[in-house]
Amino acid sequence: MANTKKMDYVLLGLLSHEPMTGYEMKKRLDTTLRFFWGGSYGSIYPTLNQLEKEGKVTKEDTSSNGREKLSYSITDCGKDALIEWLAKPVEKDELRYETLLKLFFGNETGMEGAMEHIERFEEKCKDELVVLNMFAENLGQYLEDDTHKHYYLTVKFGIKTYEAYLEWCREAKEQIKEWTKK
Amino acid sequence: MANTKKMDYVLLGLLSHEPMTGYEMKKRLDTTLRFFWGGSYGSIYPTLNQLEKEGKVTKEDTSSNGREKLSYSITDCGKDALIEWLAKPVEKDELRYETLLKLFFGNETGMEGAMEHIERFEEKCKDELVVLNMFAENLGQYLEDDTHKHYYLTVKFGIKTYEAYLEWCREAKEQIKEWTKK
DNA sequence: TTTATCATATATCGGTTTGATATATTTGTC
DNA sequence: GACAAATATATCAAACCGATATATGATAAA
Repeated sequence: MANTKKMDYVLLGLLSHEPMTGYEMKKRLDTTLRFFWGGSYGSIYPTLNQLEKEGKVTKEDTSSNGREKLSYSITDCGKDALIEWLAKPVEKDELRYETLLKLFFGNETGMEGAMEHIERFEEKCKDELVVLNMFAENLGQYLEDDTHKHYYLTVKFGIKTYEAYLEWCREAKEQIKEWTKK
Repeated sequence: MANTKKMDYVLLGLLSHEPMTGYEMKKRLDTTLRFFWGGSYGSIYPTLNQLEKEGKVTKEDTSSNGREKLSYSITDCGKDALIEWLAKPVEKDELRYETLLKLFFGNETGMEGAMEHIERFEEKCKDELVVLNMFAENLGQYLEDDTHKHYYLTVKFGIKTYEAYLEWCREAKEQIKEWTKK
């Protein structure tokens, strides 16, 4: 079967925006993409080497003053592979929410435990919403650019979902209070 | 550091409800838990063997008519480990949405590509919502039971989020139409 | 001025998990 | 009776994460 490795396309996608280093890619994954995708050094650097061997990216040594720095760029071949992947239907959208796992098995620790997890989750959601709203505001100025349009849509997705999470938190807390007072 | 392997606690959690086989656990992961957690045979069976060696579960051969069948039960030691984990704060809640990834890098394929992915996503969300609403309706009858209360809260979470996804789909499609007609 | 800390930058390793596959029996259907 | 589907256990390569090692440059505090 064809290449199904996701990290390949994540890195090609980032390089389709602009050339950058592995370190910068990690930063993007930890900031811009963090709401819907992750990635570790342990998969970034080996993948970069593999993509170079396949001719999908080129490596350029842009070190200065002894500070090692390898800048990667996407090739035509790499762009073709990216476009081919983008056109294919999505294989899997996946949630891995430990909070829900602990809530689901929470009958072992009682409703107080559930309540605590919900409250911690609520706080985290509020923080994320602040960040996402800032992103949306900043992006509003650059919406003539196509890349930013796509970015904007994903940020909007994040805002919608975190708002829904907060709504659920309020309702779940209310529900638990009702259950426990009886 | 202590054990951070998630599958241990997923299986212990399932066994805290009732004894079952590895095959049944996989089915639970594919139905009840599928909205917030996954799991494959490749991690279920080895983990089960490891948990038995650690004394956290016991294995009983309940084969009949030559059909192999190994039923697992949780021990007191296993229950302690589960309760300890449940009390700890959540380490990570994670989304891995390929749809958003393809949307984010979609400037390579234009807005038509984005539109297609959103529409496919929308259909999938509608289907999931039907299933979740059925779950919620069925669960309504058993809400005296604590295990079902916790289950109910996670289903409600799913419903809230999928409704938010659908709302986002409508708005994103509207937004794209506005952008492209200009 | 020296020292500590943080940011930049590449790279690897062990352990966890996925996805696919192999094997074998029973049950249900045409 | 033949065939497909469900039940059931198990393994393997490949993918991926989290932590760590290493080293330099910049910045701030002492």
